[in-house]
Amino acid sequence: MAQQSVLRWSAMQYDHKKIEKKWQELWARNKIYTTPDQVPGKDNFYLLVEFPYPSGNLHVGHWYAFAVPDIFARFSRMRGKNVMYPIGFDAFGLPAENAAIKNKLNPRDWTEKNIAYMKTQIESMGTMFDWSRQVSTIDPAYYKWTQWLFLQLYKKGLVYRRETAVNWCPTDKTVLANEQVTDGKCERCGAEVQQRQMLQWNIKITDYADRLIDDLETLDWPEQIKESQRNWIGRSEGAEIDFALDVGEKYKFVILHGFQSGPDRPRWIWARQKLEEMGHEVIIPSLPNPDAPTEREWVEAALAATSYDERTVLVGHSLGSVAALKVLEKLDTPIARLVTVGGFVSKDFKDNPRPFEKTFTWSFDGEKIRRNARSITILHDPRDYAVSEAQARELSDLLRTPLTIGTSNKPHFTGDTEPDVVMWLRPTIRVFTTRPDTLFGATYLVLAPEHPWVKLALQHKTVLKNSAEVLAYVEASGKRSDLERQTDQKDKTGVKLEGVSAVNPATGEKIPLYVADYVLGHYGTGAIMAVPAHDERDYEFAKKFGLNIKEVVEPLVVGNGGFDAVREGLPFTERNAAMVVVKHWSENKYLCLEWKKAAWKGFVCGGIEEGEDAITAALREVREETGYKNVRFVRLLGSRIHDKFFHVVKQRNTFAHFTPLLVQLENDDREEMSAEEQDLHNVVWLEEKDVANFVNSRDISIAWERVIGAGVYTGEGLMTDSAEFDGKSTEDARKEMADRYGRVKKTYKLRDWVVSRQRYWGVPIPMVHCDKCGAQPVPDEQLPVILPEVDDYLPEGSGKSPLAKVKSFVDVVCPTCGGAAARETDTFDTFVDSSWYFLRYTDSQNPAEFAARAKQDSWMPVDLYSGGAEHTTMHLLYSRFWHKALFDCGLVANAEPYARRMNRSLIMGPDGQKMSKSKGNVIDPDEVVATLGADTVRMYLAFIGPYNEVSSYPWNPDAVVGVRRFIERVWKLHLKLDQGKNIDQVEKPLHFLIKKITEDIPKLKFNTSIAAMMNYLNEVDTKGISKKQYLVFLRLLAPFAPHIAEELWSEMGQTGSIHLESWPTYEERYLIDDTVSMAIQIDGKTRGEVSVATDADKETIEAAAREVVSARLEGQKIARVIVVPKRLVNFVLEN
RNA sequence: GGGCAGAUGGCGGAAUUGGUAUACGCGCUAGGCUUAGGACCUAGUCCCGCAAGGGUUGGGAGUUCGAGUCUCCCUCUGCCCACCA
Repeated sequence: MAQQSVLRWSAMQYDHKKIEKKWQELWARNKIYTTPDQVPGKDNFYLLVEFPYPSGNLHVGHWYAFAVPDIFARFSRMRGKNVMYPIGFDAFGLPAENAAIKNKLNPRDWTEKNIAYMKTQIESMGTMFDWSRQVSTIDPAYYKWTQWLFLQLYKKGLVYRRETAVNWCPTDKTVLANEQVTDGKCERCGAEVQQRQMLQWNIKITDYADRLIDDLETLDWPEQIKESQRNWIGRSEGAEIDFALDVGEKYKFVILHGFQSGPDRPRWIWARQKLEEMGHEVIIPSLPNPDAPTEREWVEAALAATSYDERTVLVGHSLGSVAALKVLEKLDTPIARLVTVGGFVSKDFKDNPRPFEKTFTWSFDGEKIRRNARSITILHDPRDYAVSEAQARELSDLLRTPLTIGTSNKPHFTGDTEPDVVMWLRPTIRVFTTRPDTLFGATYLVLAPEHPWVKLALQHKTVLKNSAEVLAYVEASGKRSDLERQTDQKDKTGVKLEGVSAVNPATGEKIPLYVADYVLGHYGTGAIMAVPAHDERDYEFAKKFGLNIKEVVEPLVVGNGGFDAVREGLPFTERNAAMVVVKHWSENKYLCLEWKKAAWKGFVCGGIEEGEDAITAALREVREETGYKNVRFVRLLGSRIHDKFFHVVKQRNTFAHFTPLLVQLENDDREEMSAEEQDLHNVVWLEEKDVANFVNSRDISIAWERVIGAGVYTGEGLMTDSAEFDGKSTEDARKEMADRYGRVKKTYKLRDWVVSRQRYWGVPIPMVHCDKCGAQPVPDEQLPVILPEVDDYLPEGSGKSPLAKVKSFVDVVCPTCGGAAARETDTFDTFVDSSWYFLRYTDSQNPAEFAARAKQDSWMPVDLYSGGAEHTTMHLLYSRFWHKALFDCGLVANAEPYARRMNRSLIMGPDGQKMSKSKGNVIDPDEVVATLGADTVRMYLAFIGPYNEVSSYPWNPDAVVGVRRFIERVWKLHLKLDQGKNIDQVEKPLHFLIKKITEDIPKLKFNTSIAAMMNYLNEVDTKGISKKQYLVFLRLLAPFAPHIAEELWSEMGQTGSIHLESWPTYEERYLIDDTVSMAIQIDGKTRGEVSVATDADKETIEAAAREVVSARLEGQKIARVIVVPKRLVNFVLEN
C-alpha cells in the first residue's frame, strides 16, 4: 500500500534510482575523484574518517560517518584545494574469529566477502572517496609494515614482555575479551571468569606520557577531547613517602663502608638514625686505611667489631660488599641477611682502575656465602659511575639472587641521604600520595593485595599473625578484575595485617596496616597512606573498620555564593567568630537565618570578643540574634573553618576564622529582639532534611555536613595539628612536607600498552623465542610473517592462540644463533593496525616502504580527522603515541599526526534508543536509499543536528521525507526559471546565502547551511529565480546532494561535472542593508521595535525609540539609557 | 567508583557568542485540490488569557542596564573506562 503510493509519487517526480546510478558510474569512469599527490597551484587538504570494521553490513552510523564529512571534502575541493578523502578497512578482529568458530567459516573468506559487499554499499553514498588509495589491514602487503614498524619500536627499546592479567575461562580454557565477559561470567559457557597472569608483549607508552599531555597544546582540537586525553593519562604530581615497618623483631645491622669512605659520612649517620628509630642496633666499624685498603685488614676489622649470629644483618657498600662476602666465607653459623649496595665481585670498573684491585682476591666461595646468609638483597644503581650492570650480574649469578634496581640520590648511592638503601635495609612501605600535606593525618596504611611486601610476608609465615586470613583475601581479590574493584567502591573490603605496624614518619606514631583491594597494585607504588579525615575512600574504610580519623586541614573557602565574591583591591579585615548550629528544644529542627539585606542564608554567626571563648560567644550571639535565652552547648563541630568573603552588610572584605559548634535550646523562652536585629534577618526553623538545600555558602555547608556526619573535607585549607606546619596553606605544606619526608614524584594512571592477543585473526607478532638468545626480532628480509591457514580456530587450550597448534609456523631457526627456536604465536591488538593506517593512504601501493617520505610530506599531518567519540581516548592516544615513536625514529616528519580532530554524534533508532536487532529499531540505509535516494539520506543526516558536537539523534522517518520534499522542490524549480516578477529581489538573499554556507561548512554546521538553503528556496518559490541564480544555487547544493545537483547542472545545458566547478563567491555590496530593526527594552524587557538607518547615531536611535514607547515612558523617570547600535535600546527606569 | 558531555516548544534543533528566545524541518490544526488516498497546495501553531497583558530556555541562587549564553549549588540524561572496533 505505502509502497504503491511511493512508486506513483516518485514517477511524477525525479527518478533518483536512475539518476544516482548514472552519475556514480560516470564519475567512476571519468576518475574525477582520483587524487594526485600534488597539483601545481593548489594546496593539499587531507580529510580523514575512521576506517570501518567490515562487519558485513553498512548501518546508518556508517552513512553518518562517511557521507556527511564528504560535504566538507567536496566543498574544500570546490574552494580550490587538492583534497584527499580516503577509505579502507580495519579488517582484523574478534567477530571474524567468532564467526569462524561458530559457523566453521574461514575468517579471511568471511572478511573479504564483507569487504566486497560493503564497498558496493559505500559506493551508493555518492562520496568522493578515492578508492585507488584503499587499504586493508589484513592484506600482507599492509601488515608487513605493521610488523616492520613494531620492530622499529622494539629496536628503540620501547617493547618488553611482562606478566599481565587476562580474563580466563577455566571451562573453555581460553582468554576472553572484556566483551565476552558478562557479569563476571563467560559469555559462551557461563563459567566464572578468573584473572590469570600471562607473559605478554607491552609497549612503553608511559615513556611518552608527558609528551602526550604537553603536545596537546599544539593541536587544534576541542578542549574536551584534550581534557579526556589528559585524564586518561592521569598525570598526578605528588610524593613518595617511606613508612618504616615494625615487624616485632630487632636486628643488629653491621654496615661495612667502602673505599675512601668511613662511618662518619652523612649517609651513614642518617641511616643509623633511621634504623635506631626502629629499635635496631647499628654497628658501623671504621675500616683501616680506607685510601689503601687490604682484604686481610678489612675482614679482620669487621670480624673483630662484633659477633655474627642469626639476628645480624650484614650490609656492604661498594668495596664493603666485597669485605662482607669474605666475612661470610669465614663464618660458621648463618646470619639473618646480607645486603650489598653498589656491590661487585670483579674489578673491571666503568671509569678507572682502583688500588685495591691488587690487595683483594677476586674469587669467592658462592656456596658457602649463600649458606651463611638466610636472605640476600643485591641493590644496584643503573646510574652507577663505577659498577657496570655486567659486574652487578656477576654478583647476582654468584649469589643466585636477582638484582634489585634502586634509585639513588647520587650515583653509586653516595648521596647524603639514600632512602632506597634504608628502604631495603629495614622493612619499609613506600606510598605514593598527591597530598603529602596531610601526612600528619595518616592513621593507617593500605597495601594492594598484589603488593610485593604482602607476598613476602605471606612466604615468611611467622611475620603475620593472621596469614591464613590475609592469604584468603589476596586470593579472592585476585579473581576480581580492576573494573569490578573500581566499581564496587561502596562496600569496601579489607583485612588487617596483624602483628605488624608502620611508623608515621611525621608523627612517629605507630599505625596499623591493611590489605584492601580499593588500592590498585599497578598505580603509584601499590600502597597508600590513608588520611580518612581528608579522603572519601579512606573515610569510608576507616568508618567501616573503626579506625582513627584525624583532621589536619582546616577548610578555607573563598567568596563562594557569588554575591559575596571578594572585591579586588580592598583590604581584608580578619576576625575570629563562632558559627552556631542551633537545635530545637523538642523537635528535629535547626535554626537558620535568612538575611534581609543580602542573599545570604545560614546559621547564627558572630565575632568572638576580646577575652571571650568560642562557646561564650556562641551563647551570647544566639541570644542577641534570635532572642532565645536558654542555650546549652552540645559539642564542637571539628576544626575551624576559614572564609574569605565580601561582607555585604558591612561592605568590606572579611577573612573570618569560624569555630563551628552545635548548641541546643532548653525551651522556647525568648526575649524581645532589638529592632536593629529584627531588621537584619528572619529566624527560620527547618527540618533536618531541608537544611542542606536552604543554606547557600560553602562554609555553612561544611559545618552542616559535620552535624549530620556526612562528607569529608578534601579541599584546600590551612594546616592544623601538624607541628610546625600549623597555619600554613595546604599548597605550601604540600611542597615542604614532600621534601622533608619523601620526594616529589609524578605518577600516571596510564599503563603500558599490552599488544599481545591470544587470537588467531590478527597480525602475527614478528618475534622468535630462542632458549639461548631469548626473544629475538624477525629479520626485515623475512617480513611479513604470514598468518598461516589453520584447520581449527579454537584456541589451543593452554591460553595460547590457535597458531600454537601449527607446527610449521612455530618451528623456526633462531635468527641470531641458528639453533632451534619457537615463533611467537600471539597476534597484535587491532589498535596496532589502526595506529598508522593514515600514513599508508599517502602511498598505499608502495612495496618498498610503509610510505615514501615525499608522499607523506604531501599530506601529513592530517588536516581534519573526523570520528566517533568512543575513540577519544584509546585509538587517538595509541596512534599519537605510535606517531611520536616513529617521529623519534626519524620515520615521519611530525610529532603529531592529526592537526584537527572532531567527534561526531550517534544516530539512534526512531525510539531514541541505540539501534539493535533485539529492539527491532534498526534502520536499514539500503532500504531508505531505495525509496528516497542517497541525496536525501545524506542531506537528512547533515540536517539532523550540528556535526561537530557529541550528542545523539534519533532517526525520524517522517523528517527524512521533509528533506526529500526540499530536493523535490529544487528539482521542480528548474521547470519555471525566469518566470517570477521579483527575481531581482532574490539576488541579495542569494549573496547572504553564499556567505552563510561558506562560513558554516568549515565549522561543520551543515544543519544551519541546509536551513539557510531551505529559507532561500521558500523565498524564490514565491518571488521566482533566474537561470543564472539557479546555477549558483546548484553549486551551493552540490556538496550536499551531489547526484541531483549534477543532474540538474547537465539538464541546464552545462558541460563538465558540477563537482569540478569552483565554489560561488559573494559580493559585499549585496550584504549591506540601509535600515536595521532594533529592539526597544524597558528595564531589560522587550517592549517594542524600531527601524532605523544602519548608520544612525546614538542620539537619533534613542529619539526614535522614545517615540515608539512614549506611552509606556509617560510619568516614568529614566535612570539611564543604553544604546547598542544595530541591536537594541534599553531604558532603565528609576526604582 | 572515576572521567567527559549535555538539558531550549509535542519532536530534531536555531540564536550574530552577554543584546528582539524558539530560525529551518518534523508533527499537529483548519482549509484547498481530489472518486479516494497523501510523502500535494495554502494558512496557523512556545504557554496562560476573549483581550489588554503576562510568563517561558531542567530546578534554585548570583553577577549585569540586560543571562539560553558567565559564576555557584542541586536534579536528571547520555557516552567512555584498556582483549568490541
